[in-house]
Amino acid sequence: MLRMGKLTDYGIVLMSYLAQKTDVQHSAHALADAVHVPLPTVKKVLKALSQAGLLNSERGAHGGYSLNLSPKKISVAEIITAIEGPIALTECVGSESHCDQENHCSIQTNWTRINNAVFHALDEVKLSDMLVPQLASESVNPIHFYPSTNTMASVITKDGEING
Amino acid sequence: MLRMGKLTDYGIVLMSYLAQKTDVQHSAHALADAVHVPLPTVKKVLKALSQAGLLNSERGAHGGYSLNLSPKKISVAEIITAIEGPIALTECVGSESHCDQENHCSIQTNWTRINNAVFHALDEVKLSDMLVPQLASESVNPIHFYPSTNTMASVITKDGEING
DNA sequence: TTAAATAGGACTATAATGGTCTCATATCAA
DNA sequence: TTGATATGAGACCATTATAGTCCTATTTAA
Repeated sequence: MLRMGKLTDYGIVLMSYLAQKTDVQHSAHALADAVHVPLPTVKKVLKALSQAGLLNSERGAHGGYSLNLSPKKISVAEIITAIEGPIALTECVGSESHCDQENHCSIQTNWTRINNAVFHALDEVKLSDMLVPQLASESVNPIHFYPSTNTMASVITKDGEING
Repeated sequence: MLRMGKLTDYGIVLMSYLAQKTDVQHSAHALADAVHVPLPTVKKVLKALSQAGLLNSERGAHGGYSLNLSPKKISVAEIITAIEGPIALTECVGSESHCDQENHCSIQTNWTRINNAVFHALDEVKLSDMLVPQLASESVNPIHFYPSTNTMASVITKDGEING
């Protein structure tokens, strides 16, 4: 669980690709070819990324997309937010009238804690970190890669259990 | 994005409720009443939680559910994993044959980093933390509560933007 | 034996997501 | 000016995942 959409996956791949050649302008077509994702889908992702201000877009012939900031200043949290909207783990009532469980609403406040933890974790991972090869010592938790799917998945289970 | 299912929301509410009275056995029916969630749905959640070993279940008359461990030893990550399966942000190919983008597969490795960060963040928040009222100073990020929905939601945006 | 409880699984309707398509707009070059 | 190339915006559909319900078997205490 805690699933992230495929589009976000594409988004991070695209951003990582763009981070390798920051000076050139890349067309959506070229990017779709490079990443092997259908053009319309790539367009959708690029639109979201540029609307969020992460990409610089130029129209017309010889137009295209390029990174707007240094890869060190772009966090994974920003990319996720750009494509999927604000990071929200759960839904909640704002008005008390809709919430019958006043007893448990003390918990409500503590969701903040969880969201903060997750947000900070994602905000500390920068786009530049995604380009650096990972040290073997860094992979603390067991990782499993699913076969026969299209995109990337790393699955973490508690205390070593691996589901595939 | 980074959405968590409603069932997981229920799960944490239920666990929090059970953490308040650890010595008694609670029937699914009583819990459904207490939490104001339909009985069949509660049953589903309780089953997942007990299958994961987080709850102790007793059949027959006067049976029911109770916490299996101390609230201090149960992390939010465990509850999420119990209900939604292993924490996986993306999907990935295991065999290279399915992945045409060898250029970008360096990124693949770095997904570990993100998953680790999120997992550790969720693993550090214990069930016991959910019972303690949160200090105002702890809420660093802006929080917004959605109206007119059934359950709890705290939404975090980057640098202060609030969407509702 | 009966009532109360969990265990397990099948099933359906709704919602979210991914993906496609079409048209409008902007820019450059011939 | 015209055509080619590019993004911008939004409607649209199909597939999937989720939430929620229902039914039956099994266990236990009175």
